[in-house]
Amino acid sequence: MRLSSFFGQTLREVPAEADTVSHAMLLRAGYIRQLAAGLFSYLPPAWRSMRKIEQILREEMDAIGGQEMCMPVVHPAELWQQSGRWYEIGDPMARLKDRRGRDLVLAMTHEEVVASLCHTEIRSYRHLPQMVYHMQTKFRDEPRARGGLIRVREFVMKDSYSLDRDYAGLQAQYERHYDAYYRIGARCGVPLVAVQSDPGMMGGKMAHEFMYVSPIGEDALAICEETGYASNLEIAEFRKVPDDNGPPARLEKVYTPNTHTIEALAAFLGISMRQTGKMVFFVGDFGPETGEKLVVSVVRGDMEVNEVQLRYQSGARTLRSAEADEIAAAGAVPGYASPRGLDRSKTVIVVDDLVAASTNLVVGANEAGYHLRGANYGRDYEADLVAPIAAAYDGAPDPVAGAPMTLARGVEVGNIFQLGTRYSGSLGATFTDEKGAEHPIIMGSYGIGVGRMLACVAEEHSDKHGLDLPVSVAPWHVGLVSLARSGASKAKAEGLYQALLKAGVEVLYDDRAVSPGVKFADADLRGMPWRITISERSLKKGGVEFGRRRERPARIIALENVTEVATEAIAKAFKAIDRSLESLPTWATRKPHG
RNA sequence: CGGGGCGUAGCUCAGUCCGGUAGAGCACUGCGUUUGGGACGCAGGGGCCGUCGGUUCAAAUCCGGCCGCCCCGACCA
Repeated sequence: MRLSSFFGQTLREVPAEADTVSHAMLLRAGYIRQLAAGLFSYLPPAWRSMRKIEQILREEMDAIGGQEMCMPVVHPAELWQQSGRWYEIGDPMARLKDRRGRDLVLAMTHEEVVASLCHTEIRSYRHLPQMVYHMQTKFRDEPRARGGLIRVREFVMKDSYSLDRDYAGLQAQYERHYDAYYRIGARCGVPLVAVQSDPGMMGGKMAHEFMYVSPIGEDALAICEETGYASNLEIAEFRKVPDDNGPPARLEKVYTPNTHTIEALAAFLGISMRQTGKMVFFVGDFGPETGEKLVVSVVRGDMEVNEVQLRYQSGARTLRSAEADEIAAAGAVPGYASPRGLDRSKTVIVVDDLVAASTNLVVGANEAGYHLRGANYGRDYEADLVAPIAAAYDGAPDPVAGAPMTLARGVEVGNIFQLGTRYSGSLGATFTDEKGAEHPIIMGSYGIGVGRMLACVAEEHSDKHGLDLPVSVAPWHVGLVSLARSGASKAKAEGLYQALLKAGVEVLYDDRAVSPGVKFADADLRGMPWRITISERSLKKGGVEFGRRRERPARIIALENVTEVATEAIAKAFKAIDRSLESLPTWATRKPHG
């Protein structure tokens, strides 16, 4: 491509809306432009990079037996009504009507369509196992798009779907995806970490998310380097050892004025926050029959509630923080609330297992200005449920060996779900076994966001001058900067460009009539891994300058050797990536709790 | 949906408090001089000041509604 006729500009200044590195750089380098919140145009460089990411995905999916196909973006509502998601998913699902008034949805994902295809294509166990995938635009009306390409509403996603007759087959396909996803991350230059995750809305049993660990990430992760335990904080477990607070003592009411918070209470009584029990109130929706109920959670005073666990354990469909009047309605005094003496008909009390196992905690007395000392679970208060509902914290002992875990943030680049029969069951996707009996197909689904991957590549590979992309993802391998002025030199530059093209080198040729500084700055910004500079000066020295993006001084290479040197450098870089794949984690070699 | 911030030229922003002829830098056009890290001079073009309404002799500026964008939270297949 020649820059003199190129579509798109670089930006000298950082647009006001960008506050992550990847967003700022992709904007400045002329990769993406925003149309509206969460809606982006991908300019030629970005689209070239995304096609390269797609090609990597394609190769890896094909390598584990995938077959690429294409499915519609607009679906009839009936499909989603059958799976139930038409009713379960609210605003994030974009709905529209066609000219006849028929309800349609914009696809958020394609489990339903795959399941419906199975109707006609999978009749027998002989047709299984299968794995199909596609790369397609999906739309999710997110409550809030953010971070440039990190979280958008319309995006291209690689989704694959495995179809098996049994869970052993599903497990095998799941494991193959696990390995493939590590390879995909490495080939794109983005280090990914698999963490256990909440199957959530997908409704399956096992799930992993592939995270790019970065402070810009939206998810919190708990990772133990020592044992390999890695989990989304939402479902992270940790080992709990109760403190020795002595044998159960007498329950006594103590005057504790102005101690609305655990900190104030502990300070007032001269005890540790660990010796207290903390009440956190939520309102849970328990479905049409039961309706809303106050969910009262009790965790140790130094810990926080894990809302995902609480929702799961309590059986609530959704949870939200309770308002003061809702708390009071159940007979609790905010600031001095007690698990004792609540209206049990209006509440669901969930006590963290650590609290239940701890003796002599200080809890509220349900009376302003008073707390109870020596509270013991079972003797002094009861619960509907004792369950692990405390959130893991930085340094918490991991559940495997008690080794300390670190909390980190991560961007979810991909995920793998064991769906089971969630969709095949409701949509009637069945097969017949050897004995003629009908069974629902066992499904798995596996996604990777292509644009989000690009954002992570940009986040990982840039400096203050711009993008510095890996050879596998860069839109062009080489930036050819021509500073030639004379007709003869210009002809040499032109000849070199043609020679590089002919040799299969992807080259962005800066043949514009602008000053050298502009050309260098643009080349740095656009992120090609190598730069070739041709000028009267370089020709006088015997050829052209060749080097890594900002390498100075660059090597002088004779004109006739340039294509060979460039081709070799590129091949070497690809080989280095291939070598790095050998030491990647796999399902087989991963530590047992990864 | 709750909290906060912001909408003025393609981009970054000043002007708004205190109402009175719409500005700068970059970008763009023309000419000339330059030419190895975002050159310089001269001359130009470009704005319904987000939008609707109100107050006023007069509104980018004051008041109200709405819309949009960004950040935090909620939510997140």
